[in-house]
Amino acid sequence: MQISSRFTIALHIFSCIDVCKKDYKITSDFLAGSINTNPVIIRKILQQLKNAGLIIVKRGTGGAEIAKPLDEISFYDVYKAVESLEDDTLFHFHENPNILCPVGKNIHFLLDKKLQNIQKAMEDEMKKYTIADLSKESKTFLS
Amino acid sequence: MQISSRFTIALHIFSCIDVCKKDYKITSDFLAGSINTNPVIIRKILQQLKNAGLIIVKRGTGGAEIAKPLDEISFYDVYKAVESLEDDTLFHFHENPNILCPVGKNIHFLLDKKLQNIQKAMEDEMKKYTIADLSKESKTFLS
DNA sequence: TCAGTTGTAACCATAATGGTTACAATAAAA
DNA sequence: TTTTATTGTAACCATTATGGTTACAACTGA
Repeated sequence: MQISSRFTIALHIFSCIDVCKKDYKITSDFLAGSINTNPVIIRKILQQLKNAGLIIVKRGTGGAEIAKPLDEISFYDVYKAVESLEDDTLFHFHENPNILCPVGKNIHFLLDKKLQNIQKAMEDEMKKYTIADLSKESKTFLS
Repeated sequence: MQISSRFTIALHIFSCIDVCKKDYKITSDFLAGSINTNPVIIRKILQQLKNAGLIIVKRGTGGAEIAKPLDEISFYDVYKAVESLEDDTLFHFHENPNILCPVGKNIHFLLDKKLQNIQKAMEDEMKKYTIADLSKESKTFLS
């Protein structure tokens, strides 16, 4: 199963706010226009980013802004905010291996550390990239 | 979204065959007993592993065996066999960013390489572990 | 022929995703 | 104060994936 598009949408949102904030008020409608989806989808993701302390959303008057310095928001932070995993584990382990079988009894012992390492490798790579990188590259590309 | 339990079930299957093949005929019923699920689930996964050239399944007479030396079957091979991803991409990119928006036009350019690196970090870690590792560790644990 | 097994179709329930409509709550501007 | 724009959220919906189950034809060796 793929990681949901909420992640790339969230990164798109940050990029949009960063690039467009001088010229436009960043509403869910505005973002939905750039991302090409429904404003309610955007609002739900904005809520997740707000709950993670990454975004400030103003009710009534409207408009979203980024809550922290761009280099303090990593892809990992965004991923964690929008993609909630059962027990924080990337791998869904089959529920009840038969403990009467020597393999079933020990399969968790055999696999858990390795699965953790695999998940950690992915998350560590995610921590290498920040919204500041997107901002910088976006600017060099647009100039 | 988590990676499906087919992956840990498949690893469990390899371990089971390796440990139990001297004492038992490895049928889908036998495996289902150790994994604690339905034999049809096992047969479907065995088909995926067979299609990937990792397992030999005998029809009629029954029984599964491992098709290659254990150190030539990595976690990555198993993952690829049972977890099919759209376009082989771990991340589901939102479909149609608005190319009239400068951000929407460039978001793929900004993200694709980074997303690839993240996916690659996970897959490279998966390549570090083989069924042979499970076999070795299983034996030291059982002795 | 018989018994045991695989391969596969046809279902089912549940959950997640992405989308949509609707509307109350809010806050600023007129 | 009223109006306007916007958010927050509930309530749906269609589609898909997962994990499970029953059923049965096809196969193979005894």
